Amino acid sequence: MSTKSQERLRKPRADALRNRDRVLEAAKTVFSAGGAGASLEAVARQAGVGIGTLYRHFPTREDLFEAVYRREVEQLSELAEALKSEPSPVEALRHWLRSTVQFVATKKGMMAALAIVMNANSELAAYSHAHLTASINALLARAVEAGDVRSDVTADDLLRALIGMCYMHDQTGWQQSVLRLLDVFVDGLRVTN
Amino acid sequence: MSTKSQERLRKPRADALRNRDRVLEAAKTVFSAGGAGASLEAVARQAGVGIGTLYRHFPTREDLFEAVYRREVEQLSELAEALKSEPSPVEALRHWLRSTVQFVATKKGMMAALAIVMNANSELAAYSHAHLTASINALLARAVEAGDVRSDVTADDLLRALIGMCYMHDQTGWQQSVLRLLDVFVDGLRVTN
DNA sequence: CGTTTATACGGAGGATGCCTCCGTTTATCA
DNA sequence: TGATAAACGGAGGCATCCTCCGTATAAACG
Repeated sequence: MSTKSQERLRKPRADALRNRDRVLEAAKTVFSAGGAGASLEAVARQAGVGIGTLYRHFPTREDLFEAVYRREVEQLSELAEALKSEPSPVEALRHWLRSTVQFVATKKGMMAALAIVMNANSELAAYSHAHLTASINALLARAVEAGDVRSDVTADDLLRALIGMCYMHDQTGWQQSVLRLLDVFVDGLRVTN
Repeated sequence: MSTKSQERLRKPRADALRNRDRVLEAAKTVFSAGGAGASLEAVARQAGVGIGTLYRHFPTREDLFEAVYRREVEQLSELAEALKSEPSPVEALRHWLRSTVQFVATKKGMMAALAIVMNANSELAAYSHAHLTASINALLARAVEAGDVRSDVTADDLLRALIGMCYMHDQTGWQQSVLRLLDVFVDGLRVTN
């Protein structure tokens, strides 16, 4: 019981937080470059920590994938928040959508692994869906209130469209194509009177 | 030059063909059960061949994935061909679509790996797209000619719809859902006058 | 047929990666 | 500042990867 009371009080060690973040950053780099099967020891090396540290924070490869993914989803949320200060609501939306495409593009080799994790952990799917929908909603609502875009398109619609577009992942030059389609799409969202 | 002239003439050894097929069959089984990361030596064991034989036929894990996938696409083509003798064109189409869903369902763990291979090898994407489109087209054309289904839906549309449906791979019970949607879809294809 | 020869086979073994375990180090708290 | 819980690094045991080569055998040829 003495241990129990301390569990709550003691704050996590600073080096633990720092190392956790270093590993996540390294994982993003290494997996993006070498694909989902890249060596975890390479990740530890890149992060400048021991292999034991990596495994303590992320017991399985999937745990690491998941954490990297969550981190990026949160970064997209933060970007949406930051874009509230962008003068033009429409450009803010466009900017965010483009960033999302880049986000997908970076993870060439990771998408596959993420699909596995998503399958195994539907809570993660719900989590990311909620975050992304909320981000889009904030951006969309502002644009609608400003009278810049039509009001009959929901955040869910937009997310679905985005995912669908990014799914044509095979053709070469897909990224350019999606960016073009996004531009057309955003233009189409505008009220034209 | 003597070797060069023989390269063309000599036919492949029978045991080589047999073993290649055994490995593919084993790979299908093992990967379906154990996911894309399953041990290649387990595949060799299951196939009843040496590990060296496996590697000679398929130098990389991706080569093996690709070959398994190609084989299954071809089997879907053959199924489409066989279904030409099914009395009702609409039921033939429905049957084929349902088989495709099952095909996807079997490969839970493989889809991820396939996504990687598809990315790396766009020829494979073109190959499978062509085969699948052709299969659908044959089935669809027969149904249209029989006057059973509307004529303003292309094979490409149908394939896209199919892929999109199967992409909701996360929710539990997706398979039942897709099968239900397919039924609705096929019913919708019927001419109603 | 029997011989020759290209081709395929199996599996040993070195290299690499996975993951656990534990002695050492360090941040927190009294 | 000392005690101690928490985190660290990396050695080492085990599994898998993949290459290499001696052996076996199917096809070709006389």
